[in-house]
Amino acid sequence: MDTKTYIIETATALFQKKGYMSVGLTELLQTCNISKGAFYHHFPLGKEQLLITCLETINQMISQDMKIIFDTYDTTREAILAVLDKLIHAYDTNGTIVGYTFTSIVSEMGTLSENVRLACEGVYENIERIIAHKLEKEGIASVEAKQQALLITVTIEGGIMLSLTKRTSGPLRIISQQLGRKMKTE
Amino acid sequence: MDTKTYIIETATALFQKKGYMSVGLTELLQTCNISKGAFYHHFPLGKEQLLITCLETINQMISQDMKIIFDTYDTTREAILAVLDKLIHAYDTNGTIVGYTFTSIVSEMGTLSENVRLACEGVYENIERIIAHKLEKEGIASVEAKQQALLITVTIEGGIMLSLTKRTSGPLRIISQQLGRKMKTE
DNA sequence: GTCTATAAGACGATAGAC
DNA sequence: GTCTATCGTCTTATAGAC
Repeated sequence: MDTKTYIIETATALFQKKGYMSVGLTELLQTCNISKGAFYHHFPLGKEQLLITCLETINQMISQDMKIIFDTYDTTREAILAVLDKLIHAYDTNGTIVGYTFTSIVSEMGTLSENVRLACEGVYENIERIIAHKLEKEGIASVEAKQQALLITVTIEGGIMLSLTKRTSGPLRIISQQLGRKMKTE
Repeated sequence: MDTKTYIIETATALFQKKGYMSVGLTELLQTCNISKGAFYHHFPLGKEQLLITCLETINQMISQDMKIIFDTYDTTREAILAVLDKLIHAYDTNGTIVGYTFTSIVSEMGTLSENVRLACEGVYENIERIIAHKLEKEGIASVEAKQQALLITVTIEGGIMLSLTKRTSGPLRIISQQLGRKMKTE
């Protein structure tokens, strides 16, 4: 595999696990087994350029994954429950959630640059768009679909956060149960 | 005001604004206008001890504030909407939300100690408890009340996160609207 | 394209004077 | 209880050889 891609993949995993600030450049490069010279050749603007690249990678991964799930299931309700099941399974097998959460990477957004914030915003908006699109197909008006999609997005993201804090998939399971019921009665 | 209290209050504000990792000890002490010697006299275990103390302070502040709101309004629905209104107003006037969010402080929980994680867990559980208690008073069964309280908690916390990321109170407003409607029809 | 060596500074924490 | 001075360590980033 080409070095740059390898750096991105390793960094994405490390950032998701420990957070951006907690991953030192030296630590990352030791994990990759490459030198600083090699790193700065590929990322002349340094660590923050790498972070933005990683966020774009995460965005693509989540979008692709969700699109497949949302194409597989007929209703938005089933698709959302499938996403939650995937998150629960991921937590129960790995003890953490990698691939769907990026919030933990960039918490200190007040400190980080505008470009990083925009990259984060992009991830959220892609998720909202996929959900809203599916809701519209079910006949919900555009504006209402967007609002419901936002509500579902924050619920899932908040659920991930709570599960990570409590170190149990319990919160995500409860959300799945509650959301499944609420979306049924509509 | 006594020095220790002053340090805690200054640090709580700084941590909420920039995140734990992003606030250097030197920066904090310059803001307080005190020396390292004075700091380590009050917090011999260092920065992490200060963080845990701050989280306990936040916990008390949120609990007290929510209790007052939940005592003022008759229904859980009204109380939740009042909390959201407060958050929206806080964002629109200050450009940030201080006092109700601590997630942004401790995102890199994989790295931080178990004691910090427990302090965070405590904040969440207090919030959930206050909401669940009110729901039970309205006649909802205990288990169901706890689950609904968790759902509301993650929705609010996720909403704060999304509003901070998008730099607009829009997401919180939409959540208020959606949640207000959903809680009405039940 | 990758390496080593090093810069320049921030970090948390400590020692000892007052 | 507060101060100053300092210790190691870690950080991102750079320079120049190969």
